[in-house]
Amino acid sequence: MGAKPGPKRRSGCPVSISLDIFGDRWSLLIIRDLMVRGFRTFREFERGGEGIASNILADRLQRLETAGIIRPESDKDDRRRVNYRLTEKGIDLAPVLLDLLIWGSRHGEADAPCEIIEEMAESREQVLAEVRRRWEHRDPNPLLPWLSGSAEGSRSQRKKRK
Amino acid sequence: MGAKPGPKRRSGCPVSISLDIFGDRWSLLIIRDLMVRGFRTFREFERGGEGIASNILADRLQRLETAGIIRPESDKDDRRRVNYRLTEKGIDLAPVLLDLLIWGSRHGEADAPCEIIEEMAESREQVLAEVRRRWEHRDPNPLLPWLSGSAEGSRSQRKKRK
DNA sequence: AGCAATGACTTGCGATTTGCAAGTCATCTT
DNA sequence: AAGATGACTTGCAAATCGCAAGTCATTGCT
Repeated sequence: MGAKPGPKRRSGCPVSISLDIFGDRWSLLIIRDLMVRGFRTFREFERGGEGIASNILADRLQRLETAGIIRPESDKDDRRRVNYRLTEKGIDLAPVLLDLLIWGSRHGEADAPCEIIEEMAESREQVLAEVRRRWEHRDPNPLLPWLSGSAEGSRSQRKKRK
Repeated sequence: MGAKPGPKRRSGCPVSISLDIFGDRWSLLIIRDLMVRGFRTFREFERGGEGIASNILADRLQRLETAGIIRPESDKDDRRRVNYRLTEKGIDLAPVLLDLLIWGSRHGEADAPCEIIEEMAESREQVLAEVRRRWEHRDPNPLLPWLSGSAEGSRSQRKKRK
């Protein structure tokens, strides 16, 4: 019943604590998918992602849940399905994800449209507010449609308010 | 002799690319130490950190160098010594580090003074500007003295300009 | 000059963690 | 009733990690 010790804390530094929780190659991708791609289920993470193995996925979901970053809720309409959702602690990672996105876009050869991301960088606060708003309203629409595998589905959510 | 392939890229998503480079439990701590603790040498990372093994440290330094995030320069006064420095690509990770710091401070039970970090969160742009300024001027003074093992050494760098 | 110290890494190696592939087991669907 | 689905386990082989110890050029000390 007690929370598992998890990765042992190395120091009291907040950065170190953060990394003890999601300092690996998968956790933040899962959080990204929850935050901006509208993913909810095990299956979606397994397929839509970049090829995470199911055992690793299960492990990461468990860790993130233990850390209080996500919470599973069983679907009422289909009881096989488990819908994962970010907690407030989880949605608070939005700034980190946004900065990773910006950095990766500027410095890695990403095949994502850099201009759009630069726009997001300029209107940082608005983007973050929008992410949070969607989370509060349980809006399942992906914020970054071009990040989703299928580019179709929703358009016209550019928000330029310089 | 050739650069190692490194972790193979999983997708074109900028976030994924970022995590392929420093998505582990140590890389960002090294970058943090370079950025705000004024660390420069292998020895400092090895000791001042939270107990990274020397082989892992060597590996991470190599990876970060290959990724163009840090650059080693041999010390002119002591030729045994190698001084590592962040590249521009590396200093651009400051926003990520700052957000990790803020998140960890708010949500993990860090033993760092939260008020100070909240102040930093409020004056985000100034803090980032200061970090960059110090980097440009090669100012070796730690930005976050309370993060360093010994609390002494430099004071009076609170910058409140609301 | 001679010799111990220092700094930056390697090497060995057992303990974990990853990454497949396959299997389990409750729900749905038809 | 029989076959999908969804969410996970299990079993390993392979890659990493972490710890202790060892290299090997400088440097410092006497």
